[in-house]
Amino acid sequence: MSKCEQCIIRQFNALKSLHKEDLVRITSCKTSKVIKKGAVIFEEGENINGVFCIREGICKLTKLSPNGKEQIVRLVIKGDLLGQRSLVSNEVANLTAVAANDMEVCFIPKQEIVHNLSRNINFSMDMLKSMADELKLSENIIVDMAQKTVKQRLAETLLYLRENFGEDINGFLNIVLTREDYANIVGTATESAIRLLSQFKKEGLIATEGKKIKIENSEALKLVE
Amino acid sequence: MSKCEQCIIRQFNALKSLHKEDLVRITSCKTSKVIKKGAVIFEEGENINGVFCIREGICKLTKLSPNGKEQIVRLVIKGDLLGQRSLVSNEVANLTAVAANDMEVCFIPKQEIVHNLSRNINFSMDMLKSMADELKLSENIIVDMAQKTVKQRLAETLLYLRENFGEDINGFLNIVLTREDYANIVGTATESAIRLLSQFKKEGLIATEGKKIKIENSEALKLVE
DNA sequence: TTTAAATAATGATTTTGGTCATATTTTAAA
DNA sequence: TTTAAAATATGACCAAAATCATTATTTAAA
Repeated sequence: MSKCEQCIIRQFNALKSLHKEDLVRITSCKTSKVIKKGAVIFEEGENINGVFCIREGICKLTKLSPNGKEQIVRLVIKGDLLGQRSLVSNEVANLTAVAANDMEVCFIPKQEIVHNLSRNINFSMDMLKSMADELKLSENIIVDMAQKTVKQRLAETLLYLRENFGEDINGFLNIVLTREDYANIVGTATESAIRLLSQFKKEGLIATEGKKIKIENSEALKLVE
Repeated sequence: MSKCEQCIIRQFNALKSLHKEDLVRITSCKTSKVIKKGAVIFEEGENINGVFCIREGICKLTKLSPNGKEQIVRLVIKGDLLGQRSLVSNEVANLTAVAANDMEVCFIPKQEIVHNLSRNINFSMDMLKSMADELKLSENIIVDMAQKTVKQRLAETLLYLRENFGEDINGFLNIVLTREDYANIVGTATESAIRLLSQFKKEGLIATEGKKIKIENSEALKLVE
């Protein structure tokens, strides 16, 4: 079992502000988990009772609508804390967390986080800041959803993914999603996402190889109308 | 000039956790403002340098999209703090705040809030909680935007407004918005909002009198498809 | 009180995107 | 390897909502 005091991942989230002794205590009560692609980490309505620190992999935060369609609200990535909001509000999960690829996470029980929130100002300020960032992101997504076309949102999603996950040696996006995932991020039908990706390909904006996607002309993607 | 120590509005937001001496200090440096309906409190990109405590009235938080359409992201009401997110992130405003009706607000300079955030755990926890609530609300709006029809969103907006602002003696919503405002909340064209409200009226779901709207059949509104 | 401007209402038309159907390809399991 | 299932692709059609146009009504300003 790895030690939090020595874990570099905490540099990327609020845990960086914890003191040595707190980290030692967390090490002794945390649990590490390996999660397979597609596995559910927690579901909407579930009591989480802690937060997950993402050591490796990507997780989709989704919500199922009454009509059976799934919306991907946000992607949580390596270094992020998962479940902060529910913990702070002391509520059950509002979203479902599903592994987008194989993941490695540590689960830190609620009382440890609460303990530090109530004693360590730097820690709670960090938490506050990351929540503020998420809020800004969400507000901007609302505006995009309301005012941009599906095509524009898909183009922006591709650019966002490259920005946040980078590309491999051949220029393909490091993150590999199904067409259905793209549709669920953009908020459209799977067929529409497929059709638009085909169109982007035909127009030379992207190249594809199976599920892998490469951005060929980011300037044109930015200008999509 | 009213005194924060004696102001009951602070019970509705994080300021309730401040100590007497902090409130006294805020009283001496805050400024009170009366804001006319339609006036801009701050604009996207502006440095706010503090938070506004809403003593009276309602404020629209909007964002202008490149195509010139305005989206109302959230309504901020009596008792709320306005500008928290920008202050915490130490960023310029991400949204524009416009008075939806005549307002009375107090402006509290940034350094006062920061001072308390860094010393008063209860205050920062309250701030954290309200930010978490806003985040949850925003996430749910994203899902609604992606998966519900304009008609459903409009119906939900009407129910939400009654829930949050109540109705007058005759059953009309206490909050009075233009059809354009409705469109900008729902994320649709003004004509579409007008058309759907007319339809709701024809079907007996609502009654209208000028801009005022009365919900006649909330069960049917909940079931709109 | 008159006039201008803003807001609301409604029709006609077009566009976007959803749905349904079917075929092909890819992936994973037996 | 064979086979079944999942994912991708594309066509045809339909519905929701946007746009454009015009008129009526309300509100605010001169």
